[in-house]
Amino acid sequence: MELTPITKQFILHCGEMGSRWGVNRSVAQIQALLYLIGRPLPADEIAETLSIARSNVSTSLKELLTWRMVRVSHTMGDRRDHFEASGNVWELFKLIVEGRKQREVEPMIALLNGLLASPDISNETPQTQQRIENTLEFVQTLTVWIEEMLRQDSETLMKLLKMGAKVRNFLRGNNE
Amino acid sequence: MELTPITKQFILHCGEMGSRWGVNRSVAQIQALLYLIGRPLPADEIAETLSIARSNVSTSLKELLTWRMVRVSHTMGDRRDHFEASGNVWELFKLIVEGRKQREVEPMIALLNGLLASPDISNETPQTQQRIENTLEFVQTLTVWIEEMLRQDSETLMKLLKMGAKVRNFLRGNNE
DNA sequence: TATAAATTTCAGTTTCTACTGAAATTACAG
DNA sequence: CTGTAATTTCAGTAGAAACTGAAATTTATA
Repeated sequence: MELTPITKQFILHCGEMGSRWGVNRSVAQIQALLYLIGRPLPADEIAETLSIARSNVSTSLKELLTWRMVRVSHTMGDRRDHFEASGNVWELFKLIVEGRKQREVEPMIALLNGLLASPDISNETPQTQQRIENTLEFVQTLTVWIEEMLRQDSETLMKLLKMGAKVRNFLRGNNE
Repeated sequence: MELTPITKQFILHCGEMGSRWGVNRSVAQIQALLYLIGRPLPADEIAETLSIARSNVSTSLKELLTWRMVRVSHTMGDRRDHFEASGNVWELFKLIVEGRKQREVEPMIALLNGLLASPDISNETPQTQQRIENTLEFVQTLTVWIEEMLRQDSETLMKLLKMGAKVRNFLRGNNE
């Protein structure tokens, strides 16, 4: 499949964006391609379209599958696996956030709890102790917020974000 | 300065975390060190403490300075620059978000606007056009939300996040 | 069960970014 | 102004991650 200049730009930019956020370029490009195209593609075709090795596509798809960003589908008369992505940006965003929470935020909480539970913690200056505690509180607060966000469906989420200002006024009225 | 096991773990983990999010390891480690230690340090001492080259510290500090994550200070009788970080996690978080918004989210908006303004856009399938539009709407909504968040002071922000559930109930009562 | 298609694994290679150390520059005290 | 301390620049190097292609494995059809 030949990409148009527009789809090419979109996909390349997503790949670039991916690397800046610690996501493999190929992985990001494949995700962008499947999102834009909006129909299931076999791995061969992905490799050819993006000019990357078939094996690279295989590895990248595996990663996207574990993050549930992509799912497998089949068509009659074709033995090959086909892959498709959700067309809902909010859903995709939620999946990304969910994944990073699990892989990065939770280990951070575990570490900080470990540090604070260690007998050595009393040898640290009160300030250092305080800062580790503050960090933990921060990360935990963030986690709770993320978990709540993830529980919302896409429409509610969008509405929530769009209504930020109203929310803040409400809170002010009730807390200060 | 010799680091304790606890501070060492904290700093190494932050460095690791940094790389996973596309932030240079040294940069993240320096930031973590200055945050934990809570007092201004000269570049020499940072280099020695973290066992990295003095020149690397110079480059990394410059980056942290442009992101306003670190500031310079001086002491009497010492010609060297000293560097310190805010001890407020929320403030630091806001600075990080602000920086990434500028360097990554805004260029994304520019790109998507460009694609949609291009004459070639009409050659794309309606579905592809729709998805690019949806992506733009998503990124813009997110930006507005981020901007509002950044406007809050740390206490308000913390309160807001902690009150997520209440907020959602309020919104439901007013919109559905 | 044989064979052909599809997929995955993995050792070797390439590419990219981070890092170092020496040299150049800048800032400052006497 | 001169010499020294502090900092920055930058070319070269090292290290890490991504990617390839061939071989191995798995899967499915006849």
